Amino acid sequence: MNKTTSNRIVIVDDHSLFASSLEKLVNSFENFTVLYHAKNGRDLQQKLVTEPHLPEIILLDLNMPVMDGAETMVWLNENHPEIKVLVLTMEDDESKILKMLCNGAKGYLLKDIHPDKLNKALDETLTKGYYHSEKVAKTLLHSLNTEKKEQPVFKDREIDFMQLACSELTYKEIADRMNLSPKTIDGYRQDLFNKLDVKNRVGLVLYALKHNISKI
Amino acid sequence: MNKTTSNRIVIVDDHSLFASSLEKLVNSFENFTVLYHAKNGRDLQQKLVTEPHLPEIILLDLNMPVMDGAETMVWLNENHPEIKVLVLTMEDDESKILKMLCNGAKGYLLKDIHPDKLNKALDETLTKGYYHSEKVAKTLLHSLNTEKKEQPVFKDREIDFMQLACSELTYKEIADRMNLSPKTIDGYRQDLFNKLDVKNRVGLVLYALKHNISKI
DNA sequence: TTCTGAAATAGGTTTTTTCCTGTTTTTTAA
DNA sequence: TTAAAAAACAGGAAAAAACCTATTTCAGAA
Repeated sequence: MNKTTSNRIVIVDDHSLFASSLEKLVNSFENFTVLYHAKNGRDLQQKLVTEPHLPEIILLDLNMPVMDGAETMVWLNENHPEIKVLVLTMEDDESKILKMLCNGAKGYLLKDIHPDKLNKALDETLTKGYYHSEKVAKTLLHSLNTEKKEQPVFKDREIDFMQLACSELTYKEIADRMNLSPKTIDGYRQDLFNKLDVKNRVGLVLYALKHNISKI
Repeated sequence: MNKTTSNRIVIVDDHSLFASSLEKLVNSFENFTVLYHAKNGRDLQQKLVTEPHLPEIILLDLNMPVMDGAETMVWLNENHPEIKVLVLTMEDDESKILKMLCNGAKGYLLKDIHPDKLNKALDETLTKGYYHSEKVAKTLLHSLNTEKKEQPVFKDREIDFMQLACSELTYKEIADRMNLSPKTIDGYRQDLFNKLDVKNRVGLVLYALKHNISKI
């Protein structure tokens, strides 16, 4: 097996055990060699400069500290559009898939795929320029059908308020924290209830947690 | 490298990409060979019967469909106590770590460890019979220090109530659903507020979600 | 049977939330 | 500079949540 003509892969994932393991797997494929792996987007930025070769394909995880997959994707799309990026993650969240593909990702793989599929994905990405698994394709179709109503956009203060609402503070206390009148807070509350179609504060809390506006 | 005298490893993980990758990594270690991997506990039970060799060590994931890590651990402890089990998972939840170790796990590794640590863990498990990373050891010490107050035990009706409280239903509506008087519900509420040391319904909801009593 | 403790229920009160419908202040854009 | 839009703020009131202190009901133990 002549690895000198291999296509170069870079892995970006903060789980070093997974990254190292995946490296072994990818190296076992014909035509592919892992150049190195990066712990996060920032690390990748540096390595792209210091390392002598650029990769043909980057395997990118989403959940990372410091600079996550979404940010990294945006940066790559602006600075290295020639590098093909395959997103490789646990999450099959529709909106995240959509966002990554909009930002120029060539494919979206779930971490529970079979190793052969990964090989196939790498091959097709080189030849066709993209790869989409059936599962993700299905998710996307579903997304296009149901998500006519795209999710609302929040102002900064609304996000602050929602995060504080996900606590045991009363609205009066939240008003103090935000240096606003309780009546203003009541306005935020009412607007959000209408916008998100929730009936009470518990509904708001559940929404915020579900959409990662606040974390437990 | 003489693999015939290698120690046998089995991987139990539903993410086949990770399992396959990890297999390559483990096979690259001296003294260790992966026999096979199983998708979940049930799959493992079958393979332990049908496959000709038993492993020395099992690398066990926690989150799996069908039969998860905890169940599998209990079963292994009863049926194959001679097989050493290392838990290998993302989660560093104190109570889960504790539970697995109580059920006979020889070590608890987080998936973000460095590959060398895995090798070390496998070695030490064979020689010393156990392995504990600094991080997990620290978590356990913390657990012993802080968890004097072990978490309260809930009655079935209390759990029902908490789950319904994690919704937009009013207490009156919850009372209807549970076929109880609103006043009874008020009693449950008050008892739980005291027991869990929360000030209002949002606090209760956050508690229930944090402790997996209710899921979003 | 009677006692006992847990579960269910009640009454009454205060606080907070929720829901109206406005006005004032500040920002933005023409 | 001025008009329009957005953000902040208010009064008032009904509903729900939260708090406290009893009483009733009922199943199981003595």
